[in-house]
Amino acid sequence: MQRRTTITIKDVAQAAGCGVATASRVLNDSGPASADVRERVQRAARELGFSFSSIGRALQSRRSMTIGCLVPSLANPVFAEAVQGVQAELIGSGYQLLISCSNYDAAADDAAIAMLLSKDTDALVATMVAPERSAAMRMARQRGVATCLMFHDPLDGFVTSYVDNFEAAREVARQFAGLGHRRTGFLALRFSTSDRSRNRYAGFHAECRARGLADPALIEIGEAEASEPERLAAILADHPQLTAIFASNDFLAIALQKAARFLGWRVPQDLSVAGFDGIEVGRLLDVPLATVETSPEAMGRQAARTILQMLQGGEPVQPPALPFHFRAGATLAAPNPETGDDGQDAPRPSSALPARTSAQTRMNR
Amino acid sequence: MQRRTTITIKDVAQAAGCGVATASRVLNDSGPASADVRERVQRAARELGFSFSSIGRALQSRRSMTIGCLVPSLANPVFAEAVQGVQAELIGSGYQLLISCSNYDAAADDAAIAMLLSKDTDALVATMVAPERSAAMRMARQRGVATCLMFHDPLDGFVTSYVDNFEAAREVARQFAGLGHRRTGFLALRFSTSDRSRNRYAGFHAECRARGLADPALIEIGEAEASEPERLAAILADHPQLTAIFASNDFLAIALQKAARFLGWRVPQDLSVAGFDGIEVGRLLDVPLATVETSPEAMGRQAARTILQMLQGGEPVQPPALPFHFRAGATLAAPNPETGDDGQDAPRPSSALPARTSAQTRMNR
DNA sequence: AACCATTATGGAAACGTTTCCAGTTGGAGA
DNA sequence: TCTCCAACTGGAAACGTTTCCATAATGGTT
Repeated sequence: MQRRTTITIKDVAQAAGCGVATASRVLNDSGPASADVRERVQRAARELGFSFSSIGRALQSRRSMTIGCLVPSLANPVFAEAVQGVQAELIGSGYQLLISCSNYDAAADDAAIAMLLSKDTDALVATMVAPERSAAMRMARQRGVATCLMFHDPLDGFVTSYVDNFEAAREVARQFAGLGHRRTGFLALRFSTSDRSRNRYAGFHAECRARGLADPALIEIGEAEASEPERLAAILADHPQLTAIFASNDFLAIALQKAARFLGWRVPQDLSVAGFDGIEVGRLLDVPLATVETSPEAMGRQAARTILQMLQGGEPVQPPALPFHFRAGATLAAPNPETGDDGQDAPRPSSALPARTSAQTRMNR
Repeated sequence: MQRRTTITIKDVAQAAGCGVATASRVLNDSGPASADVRERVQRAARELGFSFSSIGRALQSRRSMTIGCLVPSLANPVFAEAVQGVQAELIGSGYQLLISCSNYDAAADDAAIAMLLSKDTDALVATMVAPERSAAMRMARQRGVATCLMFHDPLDGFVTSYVDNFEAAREVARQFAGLGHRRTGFLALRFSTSDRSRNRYAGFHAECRARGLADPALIEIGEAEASEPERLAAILADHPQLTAIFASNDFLAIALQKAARFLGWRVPQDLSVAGFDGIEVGRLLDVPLATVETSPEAMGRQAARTILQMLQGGEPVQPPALPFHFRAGATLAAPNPETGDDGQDAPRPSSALPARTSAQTRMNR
């Protein structure tokens, strides 16, 4: 906390006995200079411990060499990895990442983008609740700030780094169908009107229909149910006919597994479960989760590359959808003949306590 | 990607028919101005869509309103949550977070700090491999950049936001001892000479000794063993006498659980396991992990508050250690009388295949 | 020997702010 | 009516760069 004396290029020039213009040229190797003065400037800079002020530079070049990054939350490994990917790809480019989190709140979203813009970021990488409705985002575009979304499916006028949620969801339906499931469900967070979730449902629905399965039951739950297995179990108990459920993301899928176990339903014998994202945790479970594996890191990297291209003067170009991969896990099996399709409302086997009752009990407490 | 015309305060002043000094005073409400001109300036700013250039401001005020943040990796939820905490606490302060990851590499560490410093960050929040050996960190201190570490135990001359690793580890030893364990182990990553891990071992060791237990076996493994349960199993098989193992972090503890299962050892009947950190995942396991629960988010918040205080001119003050909490989970039990202490090298029960052999097989393939 | 083309060099402007300071008002008190 | 003070006002400097431009020196041609 001592002396706050900053060494500027002026000091260096003075010490080297030359003008600042010359010092600048030497230090940036951006113009002619005699070997003699070159040497003197280098030495002066070294001895004084000079380093450029990126603020001075930014002011003069009108580039902050800074990229704004907005994600809903870093506590979600999917987004954390994506940011890590962006960050990794930026190394060596001279650009730094300014990050912000919105906590899944559309208003905070917009405010965060505005904040990042006010920091003179040269570009923006963002995952938002509704980018197309963000005033700040419009402002960004108008100002000519390079922008690339992450996770969002292509959206009018925005370049995005993404996986094809619709297609990926179709693959899940195909897997379910292949095992002989007829009555399926789609589990999603209520209010999570994210385009991702919507498109997953759409793809799942479309493929179920194409294969002659019943239209999937849409099960929407709140945060509360998602975090408390017993409460989710109560809801699950209302859908005894389903033999396979596709959860909109892995966390929901894991909660679903717990809920099923709570009801005494075995996964996968009594209920098949699939998730989305392919987070590492799913693998660690005793019954590893079947899921659509994606690479958030790759998504971040692709977004960063796209941005970098724009920053180098390239036109914004929408990169192709990133690949996904269905990971089988162990939560998938053929439907239990005693359940579901056959129309009987027979209790699932091997339940210690009667499922319905247990759920009811919890609900009424 | 169109017009890149920036509206400056000069434009506003001109539109309002006043000098820039006056415009600045009005817009910042930092000095006298007649109601008349005040009105004109406000309107001009609004109509022109003016917003301050934080670069211009930074140059003049010599404050970038930016805080550098370095963590080993965002893919580790512990650090991701900490960053999220820092970020959350910074909201409304006007400071923004510039982040960087080192991937646990000391050289990258140092380079990252240097990079952040070169970006004129007003402060630094960091978790490094070896802060005390970083030249860039010395430079930061010399330059008077406010600095606060995270996760590190107090270190000569650095302020840090942390939990008392030594004390927390003692608690684990106490728990083990309380259940009757005599022969314990400490599992850590080789080369992870982090002060955290070292202090955990020290605390664990000290308390084991204080309680008359055998000195804990130090089991060091490489990245490879940590990520492949079979390979960890091979190592584990060399320690048949241990009845309880304390892993230096939750990921290792989870790997350990898998390895034990691989050997046919039941957790907790045949082996008690405890981890450190209290990551959410541990809860989701079928046998929920016993662990020392900490709050990385709180750590981040505390670091941010500490930094903010310094930034407001306060002297750096070391905050107290953050609380931790031993979460029992289900991976703890009294030692199995058939194993360990009794000196017999009896095979653990209920192993489908002979443990030794199975491990050997894998190792030799 | 006069000239030209390089190559070096440094002063000054510009980037967008804030702040110091000096100057201009207008009104109140003597 | 004169003086004085407070409230306003705007020019200019400063923050640290880069770059434009004009000038100076060097060396090689005619």
